[in-house]
Amino acid sequence: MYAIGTLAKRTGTKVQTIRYYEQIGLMPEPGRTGGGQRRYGDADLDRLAFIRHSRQLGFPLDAIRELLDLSDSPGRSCGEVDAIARRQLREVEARLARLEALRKELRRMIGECRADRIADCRILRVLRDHGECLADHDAEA
Amino acid sequence: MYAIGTLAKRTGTKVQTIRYYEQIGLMPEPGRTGGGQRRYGDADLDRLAFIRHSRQLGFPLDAIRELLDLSDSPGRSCGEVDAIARRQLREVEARLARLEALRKELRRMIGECRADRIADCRILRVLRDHGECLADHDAEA
DNA sequence: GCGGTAATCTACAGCGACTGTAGAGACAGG
DNA sequence: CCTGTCTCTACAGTCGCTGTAGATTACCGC
Repeated sequence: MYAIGTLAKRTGTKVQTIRYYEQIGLMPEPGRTGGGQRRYGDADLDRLAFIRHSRQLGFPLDAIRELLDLSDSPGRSCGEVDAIARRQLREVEARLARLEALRKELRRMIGECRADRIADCRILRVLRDHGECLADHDAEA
Repeated sequence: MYAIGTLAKRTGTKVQTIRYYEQIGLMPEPGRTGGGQRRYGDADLDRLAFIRHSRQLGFPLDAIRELLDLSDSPGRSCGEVDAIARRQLREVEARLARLEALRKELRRMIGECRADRIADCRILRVLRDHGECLADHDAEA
């Protein structure tokens, strides 16, 4: 049985994040000491490690919730797990494509600017006139 | 002079987003009709187009604010503009590197799983045991 | 000028996934 | 028993919007 800070250190998680996971029902409510402090066991450690690792791979918390649920029914087919992982891969690939387009446009923009004064700056010109731009999607890929 | 909805359509922005930009001081407070509705001119259109296009390239609003300020001093050197653009390029490249690592790991994970039952699922195993994973950074690249 | 309906108004809550803060109380080592 | 570190709750803030509710205004045909 260890305190929340220990669990945090062992999983590379912030204490507040663990409490947040509890609050949204991703981590179970742990036992408490007489004084009201949380005490965790190894099952909690495993679960949190699973969550953190999945987060590192970019899975959203909802997907992680599904994965945790599935992982509790060992007899079922793992097709659903596969589907979630593939969905995440598609997400990552879509972001990659988007970011590659951004990189290309940024490089072009920066490469073209040989001006000294802002009045002639090609970068600002590209930002002003969408027509000079090659990229054309929404932001935050 | 046109209404907010017209400005929204012409720039591909939502009406609320325009009001939000005004609220955070990125767009100036426009003139109003007697009844209190906002009316915009071409300068507003240009400014909003600049903002939207910069957002499409992934610039954060703070950077856009700087770019807009710089763009108002045409005599100055465009070195700062260049620096902001390069910073953004580095951001994009960092995210790309991160996402490429994720893609690799996800592909490996998915490719390895030939199990039928969840109990044997390689994907879940990788998620449980960090040691089996190659990626090792923080999430949300 | 009037009526209907579409657009706009303000104010605020919610998203995702945390992070940070304040002020109070608990625990462990010496 | 004291001291210093940890933990507690509750809530605000991050980023960049997006959605909602309920009231008001503008515009268009008649």
